[in-house]
Amino acid sequence: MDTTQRTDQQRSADRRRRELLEAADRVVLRDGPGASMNAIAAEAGITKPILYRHFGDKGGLYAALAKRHTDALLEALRAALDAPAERRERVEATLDTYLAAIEARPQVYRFLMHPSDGASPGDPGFDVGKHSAPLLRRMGEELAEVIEERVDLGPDSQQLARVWGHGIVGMMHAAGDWWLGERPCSRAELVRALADLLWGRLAAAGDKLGGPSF
Amino acid sequence: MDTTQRTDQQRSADRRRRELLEAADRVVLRDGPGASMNAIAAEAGITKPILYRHFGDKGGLYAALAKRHTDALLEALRAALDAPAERRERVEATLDTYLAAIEARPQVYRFLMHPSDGASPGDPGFDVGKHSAPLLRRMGEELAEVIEERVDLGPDSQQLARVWGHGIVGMMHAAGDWWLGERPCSRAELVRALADLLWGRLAAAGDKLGGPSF
DNA sequence: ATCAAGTGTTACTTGCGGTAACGGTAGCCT
DNA sequence: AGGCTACCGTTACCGCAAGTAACACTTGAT
Repeated sequence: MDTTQRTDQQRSADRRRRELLEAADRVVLRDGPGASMNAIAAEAGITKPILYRHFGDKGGLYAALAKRHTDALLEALRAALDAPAERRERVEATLDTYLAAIEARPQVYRFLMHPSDGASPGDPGFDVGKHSAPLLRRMGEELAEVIEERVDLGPDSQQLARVWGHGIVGMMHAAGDWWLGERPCSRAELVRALADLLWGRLAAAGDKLGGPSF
Repeated sequence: MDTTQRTDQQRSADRRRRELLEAADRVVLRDGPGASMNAIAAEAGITKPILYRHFGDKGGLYAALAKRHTDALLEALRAALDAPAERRERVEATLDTYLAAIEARPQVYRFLMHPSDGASPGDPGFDVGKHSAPLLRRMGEELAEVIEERVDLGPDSQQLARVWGHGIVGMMHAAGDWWLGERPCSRAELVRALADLLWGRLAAAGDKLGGPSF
């Protein structure tokens, strides 16, 4: 029959696709995101045009590759987030799940988040994109300094200030990025929402220089 | 004399460098980060090798370009952060400064933060790097949903939840990225620090499903 | 005049993404 | 059988961009 035949072929194609993705995974995790289509094809034991027949272009392949990993990560996060427990516990579990994931497979993480960092520095590969991280890092460090010198955080203040510096900068960055794309509200509203989010322990801590507010 | 001569030439070289950077700026802001060295050279009225003599390679040029903008932005942020005012005011001013900057010059922002987004979609340009944004966005949206359905935020809850969702995800992302690179503390410590940072308004707000708090 | 050094050029190499055109091989039809 | 279709796979190529080598022109010091 037509349908069974088609199904057979589709199945075979899907299996092939999965094999190719696994090969691509190996190469990308070994050579970094700068891996060439030729290398991936070689790892899979075939040649380039087949990759293109399956995935259209490099973006398609990488998107398929990314989807596998992001889906897995998102599922784990959802589980942690939906667990029946106190809110703070859930939040900590979710944070820990995410951090454990990036800790366990840093290569995957780098592929998903920093696609421009090549692996072999000898290669004349791309290095476009080495700019965002420096900016975020610098902002985080500067903010950490300001926090540490102007806010009384008790013991471990330095560690805490650095974590918060980078965390707050990341919050600002991600929220700003999303806001810039969707423009869901005015700038003032966004600022207020973010400041409100921030106004917890940070607001309760007293100033180091000024009078204690508690 | 040797020194004056050198100084003269160095000055001239520096002026040239600045001119080239301005030309590169124009091109990159017009054509996106996928701009070719040829295009930049053409805009500057010269040819490729000169660019390479001045900046070494494309990464060098882009780094110099990025430095200009990041320095300017960081200075503005420092000013807002060091202003003599209440802490919350300073925080809001800093957030607003950052957001105003990315709002005023989104092209610069996109160059600094999303170097892989090409400008002309007709070009067979790079699209590697379209993966990080989707993951962050998806995480932000999912978290927003969870927040909105499980936390009582009063009016404007939807807007607030989305801002917080993306903000918190960004915080987690940036802190995790920094932590993964420097390993300044254990995972548990990081989780606790971030949860502490978060525990402000979020902790004070009552559950939607549970009993209303005050 | 000559030498040195910086500015600029053309013309090339290398490597990658992407494609066209061709060669096998399996199953189905009459 | 023989032929049709459809898929898997190949080699060989195009276009384009990064980066470089080698050569030419001004300019000022000696």
